[in-house]
Amino acid sequence: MPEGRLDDEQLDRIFAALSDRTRRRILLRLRSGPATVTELTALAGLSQPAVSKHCKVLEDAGLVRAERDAQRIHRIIELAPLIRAAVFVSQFEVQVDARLDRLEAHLQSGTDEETP
Amino acid sequence: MPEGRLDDEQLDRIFAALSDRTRRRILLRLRSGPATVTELTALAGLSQPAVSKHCKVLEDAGLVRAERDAQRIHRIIELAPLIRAAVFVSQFEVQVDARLDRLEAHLQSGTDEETP
DNA sequence: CGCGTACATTGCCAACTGGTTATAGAACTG
DNA sequence: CAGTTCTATAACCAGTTGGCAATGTACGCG
Repeated sequence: MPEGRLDDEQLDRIFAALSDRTRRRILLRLRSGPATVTELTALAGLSQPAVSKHCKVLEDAGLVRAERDAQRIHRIIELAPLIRAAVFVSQFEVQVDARLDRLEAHLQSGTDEETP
Repeated sequence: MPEGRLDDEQLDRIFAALSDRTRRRILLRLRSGPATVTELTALAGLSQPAVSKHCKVLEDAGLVRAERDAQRIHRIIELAPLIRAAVFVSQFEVQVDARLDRLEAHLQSGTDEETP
């Protein structure tokens, strides 16, 4: 069993895909339903091949899938990788909670010492 | 006011920083407290300059800060960018919820039609 | 001061990215 | 079949990335 290597490769691609604003805009657009490359091209203000490339990156990360309808090819958002990303980030939530707890403790102790 | 451009640049750097497994490992290590580059080098199995570079990327993304203690420089995890990342991803939670709602509806309608 | 330790910086390299234009293919339309 | 539309692919280019070895710098200690 190849252990966590695949996990890492997936997260590599997911976060790399999310690290570009054009691709993030595409994903946000796809929240409200499927879209064609032509539509996304208008939205992105880039050349059509550039947008096709971005879609390929998103597909390779599993964030998007393609569905053919005659000449049109619709891109559809895929949520699983986003959940994987959220799960990774949530590994740090304990820290967030701890920080909030400490804040709360400060407030309840009456002393208003700010973290300098 | 430059609007959402800064937001985008920050998210660019945050997600780019998260897109490397070595940097993710470093962050996970830093959950349990500050660490020096020497410690992180042992953990990463890379050269010391490589780890220094990774730390710089993490710092530029705001995910880590440096605190000097004599010769040692401790890296400390910074949660704000992780929260920003989580906020971005959570923009898609509506979809997740909607999917769960649909699943629930399927289950309650008695018909066990799976999404084909 | 001189030495060792901890870390950053530099220079170099191959590989990858993000963009372009030009071209090719697939599917409807007349 | 010829033309149009939608999309993918190819070829190319500049800039970035991630790794290394070598060197430089800052600090503590004898």
